Amino acid sequence: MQAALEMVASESNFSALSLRRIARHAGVVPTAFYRHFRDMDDLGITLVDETFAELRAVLAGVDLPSLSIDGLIHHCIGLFAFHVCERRLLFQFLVRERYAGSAALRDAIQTNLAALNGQLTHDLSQLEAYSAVDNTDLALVAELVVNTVIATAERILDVARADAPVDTVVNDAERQLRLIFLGLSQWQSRPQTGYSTGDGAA
Amino acid sequence: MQAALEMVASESNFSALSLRRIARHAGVVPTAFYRHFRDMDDLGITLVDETFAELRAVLAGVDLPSLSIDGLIHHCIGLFAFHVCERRLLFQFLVRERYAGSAALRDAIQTNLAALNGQLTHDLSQLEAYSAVDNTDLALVAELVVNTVIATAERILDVARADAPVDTVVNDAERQLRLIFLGLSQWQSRPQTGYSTGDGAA
DNA sequence: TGTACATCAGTGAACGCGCGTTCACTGATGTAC
DNA sequence: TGTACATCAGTGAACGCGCGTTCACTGATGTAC
Repeated sequence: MQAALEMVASESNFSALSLRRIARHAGVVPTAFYRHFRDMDDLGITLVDETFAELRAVLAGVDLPSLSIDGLIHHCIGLFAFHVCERRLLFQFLVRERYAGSAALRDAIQTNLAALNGQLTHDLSQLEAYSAVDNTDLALVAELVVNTVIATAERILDVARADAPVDTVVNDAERQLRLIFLGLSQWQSRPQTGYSTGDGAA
Repeated sequence: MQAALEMVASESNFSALSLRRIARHAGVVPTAFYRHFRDMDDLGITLVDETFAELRAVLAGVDLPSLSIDGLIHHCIGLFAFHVCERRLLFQFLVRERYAGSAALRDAIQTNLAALNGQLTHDLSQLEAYSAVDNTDLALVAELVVNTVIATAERILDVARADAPVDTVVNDAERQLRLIFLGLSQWQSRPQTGYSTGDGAA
């Protein structure tokens, strides 16, 4: 597994790897591969599931009600960025295979992302600040947030590869998320014509 | 080129294709490939450049000042969705190769996306509604918008593959963009919550 | 108008290579009695 | 405590196959004079 991750990160893409090269990188003979995985797809899916299991564990540690929205954004994006840096290879793999992997791999990733999305939608619905927004709209916001976070992961990986500091990227992401939640706080009025700044929050 | 697009769309990924299979699909002998492209990278980059050239042409047709923001959102996302459906294979290729392609291919795509981002930032700065927002923040919003549009393209391709109607996806995207611009319209006040971060302040 | 030459897309044989997978095997470690 | 057997990760030879690339070629179309 480590060999596969290293090779995907330093080259282009899982399906461009060969079973033989992975085995060679891992220091074993090609046939030893079969002692651990049925085939390459099996290896890939194992990696995906491991990545999401870890990520869920990290995010589950956040105590939602204890902070303001801006505090939550700051805390979570920092936590996420730290985790991405720590498990760089796993996330690099995820980003690369999300759309380019085999059908089975893509499926595994999409399913995990949808679960994350559902969790976030649920969490948002528990915050009284947004009780006026219905669930389908909250789901759209959750999607927006997850997309932004994924894009942030991609940028973090880019700058980490260049050994540049991650702060700017995290900062930008925080501002983007704050803007989204600023929009959400106005959304309850469901403006039809525009975005007249209207009154404040509930 | 058509053969490569069809194969990427129906299978997984450009680097998993072989020169020989593309030639076979195109109905010529493998060596005929070299009459048109130096190698596979050359073919891939040609496809990327063509995709963005077309997209730019479509978006250049929009008359920015003639509509309200919501009108612009509605018009542009509709236009974009139509174009993605029309040139499905090209966009499928783009999405797949954005992170998984060879270094040269990824570079070509990122460069084109950055240009699109810059164009959008510039367009936003011309709108007097946002004259109070400085350019670095507008660039963040442009990034947010481009990310959302890319995610929308991905969803459109997903439903198009299942022969489902595209309306819901377009609608969702429109709502997400409206929410972003709603946030932007409030942003000029620069709420300083204590987590602000600015480049110098941190 | 006819001739001579250049350009161009495609041909088909051949090459050496790395691939996934099979097979029977080895030898270390764990376990039942 | 010793013996017999099961499990397990790894071995190495072998297979047939599709790969990218080379080469000298063909024959149609365009062009200069």
